[in-house]
Amino acid sequence: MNSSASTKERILTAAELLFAQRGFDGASLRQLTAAAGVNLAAVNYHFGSKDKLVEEVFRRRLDTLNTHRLAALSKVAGQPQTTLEDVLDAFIRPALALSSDGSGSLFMRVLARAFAEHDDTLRQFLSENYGHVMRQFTAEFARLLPKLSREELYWRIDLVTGALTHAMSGFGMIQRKSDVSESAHREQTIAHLVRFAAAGLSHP
Amino acid sequence: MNSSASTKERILTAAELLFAQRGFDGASLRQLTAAAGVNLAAVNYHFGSKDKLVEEVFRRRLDTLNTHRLAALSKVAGQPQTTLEDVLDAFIRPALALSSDGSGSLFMRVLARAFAEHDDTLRQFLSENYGHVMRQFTAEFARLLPKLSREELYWRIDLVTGALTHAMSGFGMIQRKSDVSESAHREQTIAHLVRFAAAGLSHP
DNA sequence: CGTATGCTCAAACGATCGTTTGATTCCCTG
DNA sequence: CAGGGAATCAAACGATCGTTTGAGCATACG
Repeated sequence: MNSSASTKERILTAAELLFAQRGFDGASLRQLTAAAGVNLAAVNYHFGSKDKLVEEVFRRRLDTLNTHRLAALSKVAGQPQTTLEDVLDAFIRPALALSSDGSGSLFMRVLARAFAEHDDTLRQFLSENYGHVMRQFTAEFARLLPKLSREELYWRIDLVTGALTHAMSGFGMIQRKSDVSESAHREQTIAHLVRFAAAGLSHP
Repeated sequence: MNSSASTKERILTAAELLFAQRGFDGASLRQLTAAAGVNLAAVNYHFGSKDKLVEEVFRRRLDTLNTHRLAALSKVAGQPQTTLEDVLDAFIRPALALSSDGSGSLFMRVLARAFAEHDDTLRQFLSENYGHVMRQFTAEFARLLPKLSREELYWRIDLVTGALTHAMSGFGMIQRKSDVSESAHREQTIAHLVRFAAAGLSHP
């Protein structure tokens, strides 16, 4: 059972699932605490409020996602032989690894929901915890695509972001066939996304 | 004032705005009817329920959007000199025209929200009213991209859909500069999206 | 004129929401 | 073993939700 995990972590795990399924408003604390097997008051006791819980759900996943993305980027950034595909791989692979992780597989969908909702508080929180990562990647894209104007580059990055968010949240993700291993399927998916994004970013 | 319009239309217009701003659950009937300047009970009287109102908001815009898209597609579909860009233009231009329309400018954002929410009822409704349009466009893409496998084509169309939904819902839409007319700006935007989508669809 | 019909209105309904409370249980420490 | 802070619990709080009700109003028709 989950009863071995701490109350806080049981709440976070159940929250991630329910937020992905029903949205932040749609998932009530009563459904959530029932699914986690904890008392209703436990959320306010451990997190203070429902909004703080939402932030914690994001923080737990974004911290590791950002760390892995920046680590991968640092290996290729600024180097003369680095290609556009290398940078895109550094951006996409950690997200897909998270998506394939059993307990974190729903987080990308939560993230897609957060993008669709224009809640200012949440957007500011995401900007604070996410902004510097996007800025570093943007700087590297700018280095590799020197012919693009600043405006053109922003346009294309925005479109690529939309495509990747959409895909990684699992809307139309092509189902893995039974004769393909999961790691092979992931490599295929990464290759798909990287090539698509590279084409969209670098077309003449 | 809006008082000249009928109660039903005032409700639909106010609903479109509030659904775009706060989501379907987030916008209450009390906020909605107050913004429309009608009585609270008017929604249930004219539409039956809040869910039926949501469907009507979609139906009103999707009917014209689908009509325009199919009309534009029929002018180029199957013809030997048709290019990928022509088909993409037929898909994108009507949506952007809707986006630029004063009263319909928020609908694409409502649509993006609907995509992010995995509500089965709403998805079934969208599939029934939207499915045949996507099928016709997919068939034309398949004709113009004969080298792509079925799976590969679905992958790329899904990614393009994500990018366009993201862009047309106005997340990162580059703001029009004051020295550019709105129609010129729209043409620029269409050109951007068409070229990006064409690159993503047809890359080797 | 009387009345039927379509619409609007204020008010209330039961349900559910996030949050708070105060008592109770648990567990560690002195 | 006794004491005390942390954690959990059932219960209730006020607020807000979608929906329903029944009276009141308007306009059109005989």
